[in-house]
Order: sequence, then structure tokens, then C-alpha cells
Amino acid sequence: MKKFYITTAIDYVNAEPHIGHAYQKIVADAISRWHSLKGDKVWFLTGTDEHGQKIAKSAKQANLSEKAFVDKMSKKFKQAWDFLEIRYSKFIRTTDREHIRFVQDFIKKIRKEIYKGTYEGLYCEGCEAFVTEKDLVNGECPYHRKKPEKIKEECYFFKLSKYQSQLLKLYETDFILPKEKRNEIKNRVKEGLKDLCITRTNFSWGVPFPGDEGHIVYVWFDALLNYLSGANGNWPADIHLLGKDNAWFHAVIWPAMLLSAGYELPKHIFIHGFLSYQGQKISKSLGNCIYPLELAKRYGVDSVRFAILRIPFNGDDGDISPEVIIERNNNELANKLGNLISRTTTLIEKYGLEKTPNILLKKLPLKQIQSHLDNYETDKALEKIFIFIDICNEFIQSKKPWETRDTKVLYQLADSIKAITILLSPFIPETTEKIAKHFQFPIKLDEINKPLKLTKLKKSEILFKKIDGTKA
RNA sequence: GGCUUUGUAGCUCAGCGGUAGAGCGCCGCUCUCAUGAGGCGGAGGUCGGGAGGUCAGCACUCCCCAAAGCCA
Repeated sequence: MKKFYITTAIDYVNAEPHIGHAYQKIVADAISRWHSLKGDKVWFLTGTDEHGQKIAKSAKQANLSEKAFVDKMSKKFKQAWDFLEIRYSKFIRTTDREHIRFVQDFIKKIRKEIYKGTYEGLYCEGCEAFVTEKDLVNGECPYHRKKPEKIKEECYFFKLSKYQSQLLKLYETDFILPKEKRNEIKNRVKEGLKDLCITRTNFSWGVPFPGDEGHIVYVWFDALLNYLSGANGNWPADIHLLGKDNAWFHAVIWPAMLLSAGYELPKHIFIHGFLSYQGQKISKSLGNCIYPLELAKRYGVDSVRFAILRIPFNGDDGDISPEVIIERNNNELANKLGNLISRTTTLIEKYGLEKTPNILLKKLPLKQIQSHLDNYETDKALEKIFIFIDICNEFIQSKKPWETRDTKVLYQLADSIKAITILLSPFIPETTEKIAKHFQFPIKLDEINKPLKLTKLKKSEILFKKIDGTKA
């Protein structure tokens, strides 16, 4: 059995989960479900990143202890993902005891490549990262509209610089996806790498540095290790999904850490764009967050998932809006798929069905769809599936089974609906489960090639309600 | 200033050497098994601009313009 280990970014819990967080989780979930469908042994890791100065401050503002604050926030993320049917294998928290111990053990392991020094520079709390003068606009961090702090302190450095040539070699492979992103990283690494300061001393909410407990491990160093500490024996990861703001940490620092400790490298990292909402950037600091729970409650989990998975998943930014969700829901889920099932089941209830070779199914480009899914192209896979749904609607239209009462035609439609349902199950798990139950087939990939065993069928309930866009 | 990416129908995007494609929207026709769904047909683009090589370019080369990102 092939294994497939996929991770998402773990989200920083100093604000509520917004639709941008959900974007990546939904894609990860669909990919993960696809691999399960294929029969792979899947390990899907997601979770929350809970240490650092910013969290400590947010906790203080909320008048809570750090622990109480992160417990509360982490729960919100978990609940949101549960509601969205994100079927993760493990939800990791960087405050988990096992994770903390892992981080400390990891540091001990690479201790020979860590040395004590002095750091002098600017630190942006918003980024939880050191910045240079050149990053600033009017003396402020352009992302957080804040003046970075001047810092001069003793800290521990990781010998990142040592890994330059190994990293450059790595970038010649398809480690970084999509490939358009490779040059950016490559050029930056070519310019030289500085050793990385991996501890801080001006706050205490984090993992104590083993052997010098006054130092706290840098949040990023801590957070990246979740992929290992939560791997449950599945390392190396097949794919890390991450937003473009995290590219540097995953493309440079993370593999260097792994090389240092002698671990295998992940097979790929996939850098995706941001999801905007109605053309507007979503940002905690701009206060225009769209909460996935609200969207899903309003429009339905499957409809939201579907609309998001219809967005091209590549390095570019995507956009979502109620209009897009409604359009996709009404046009594709309700009018095309829902209606096809509705008209087919009604006819079968009336006239029955008779087993026959499914010629219609030959028009389903299964190989192409599989290859799209293997390459994280959820949008293209969906497009191909929906072209086939159109073909089914054309088929029923031209064969006119309501006149001919041709039960073989009806069988082919039912059997094709089985294939469609199985292929759509990673995308819209809730509804496909209902369909499978109604038609009585198991959701497994190889069922596509097994003829549907069914002799009678009742009219199906309405699977996708239309959403009135004028009220949205 | 350097590097990368993007610019194709109203919108979202596909095509990437042989004289423009899809979905949605819009207009018309049609059916009734079906969620006023479906089916058929139509209007709509000098493929950001210019130049160059090619028998032939939206696709290749160069320059310019615009947008996004990375770096200095």
C-alpha cells in the first residue's frame, strides 16, 4: 500500500480562522480524500501554531493566560475544520507536550550546528521575524503598519549558511511547486545565507531552549517541526501546502533543518496564492475577515467547498464571493448534477432499469481526471467531471427514455452517476455520501469499473437546493 | 534598478506554430423525464501595443505599456 503524507500550514492562533485559512485546508482535504479513494494510506496533518510574543500579547489583551487563550483559539480552528468536513488524521498543537519535547530533542540533535552569538537588528512582531531596513516603508513594516523593534540580544544561531550549496542543488529538482516559484527562492539563496537566530529572550511563551532555559525557541523553528513531531511514522511528507508568505521558511530553513538533523526531505512543497474575497485582500489587521463557518452555514458546506475547489490552484491568488458560490451551486450542483440525478431517478422509479454494458461511461476521461488530482489541479479535475455530466444530460435528452422507456439507457445513466459520485466524493463528501447510499454502492475508486448492482430505485430527494442570489 | 509571473469574448479562465475556445452572463428556438431544470442555436474578441524572423503566430525573438510578486 502506498503511503501519502500531506500537511497544511499550522495556523497562528492570534486571530479567528478566516476563509484564507480554510482555502488551503479544503484543498488539502480534497487531495487527501482523493488519495484515500485510491487506496493509499493517508496521513493528513493540520493544526495550530501557538507560541510566540504575539500570542502572549493577544492573550494579555484578552485578559487570559496564554494557555487559556490558545486553548480557546485553537478550538475555533478545529471546530471550523470539523464543520467543513476537513477529515484530518491529526490536529497538532505546538503546545502539545509531545511536540515541545520533540522540539527540544531536535535541538539537542543538531546542537553542534547551533552556537551562541549576539543579534542586533530589527524585529517585526507582526511578522514574528527579523526584518531589514530595506523591508520598511516609512520606517514601518508594510504588512503590519508597525515600527519594528530594535533588538540587541544574546541568542543562539543555527548554521543555515552551511547549507547553501545543498539547497541550491535541491532547487534543481521539483522540490518546489509550482515551478514558477523556483527562481525567486533560488536567486535569494544564491545571494548568500546568513545564519539564523533561533532563540529570543524577551518573552517566555514558547519552548525553552534545552540547556539554557532563559532562551525561547523562535516560533518558526518550533512550528516547522510539527511536520515531524506529528508525522506518526509517515515521514517524509509527500507534500507541504503553504501560502506564498511562508515560502522562505519552507523552501530554505526547513530543508536545512532536516539536513542538519539527518532526516529525509519532504518530496514537495507547494506554494499557493492567497484567496481574496470579492477582490479584497483578507487581512486580520484590515478587519475584513470572512469566517468560513458563517459562509458554510449560510450556503452549505459542500457548496462552499465546491466553489473553492473550482478556483485554479496554482501560485496565483484566487477570489471567492457569495456570487461565485451561488453561481456554482445553482448552475453546476443544482441544475446540472442535481437535476440529472433527479430526472434519472424519477424515470427509474417509473420504468426500472436493466443491466447492460455502459457505453456512455466511455466518454468519461478518467485518466485525465486522475492525473489532475495527482497534480493538485482540483479545478481541472472538476471541469472534466462536469463536462461528463453535460454529456449525460445530452445523452438523456437525445435518447428520450421517458418516451422509449428504454431501461438500458436508464441503467447507463445510473451507472454513470455512480462514477460521477465517486469522483466527486473528495470535493463534496456530504452529498456524494447521500447519493451513494441512495444508489447503494460503496465509494471506492475501483467501483467505477464494476457494474452497478441495482434493480429498482426510488426518486431521489432534492440534493442541491438553489440559492436565491437576490437575498444573498 | 535587477529577476519572475501575468495581460485572450462583459466576467472567470483554457489554448501555446496552421487563419480564435469553454463555462457563466446575454438573445432566440425547443422539450416536459426533471430542482421554471435540460437540449439546440446565436450575438460578442484586430488574443495589451509595436517591430522581427517563419509559407504560416495568440503562441517564437526583441522593444514598449500595464498589473502582481521577489530581491537590491
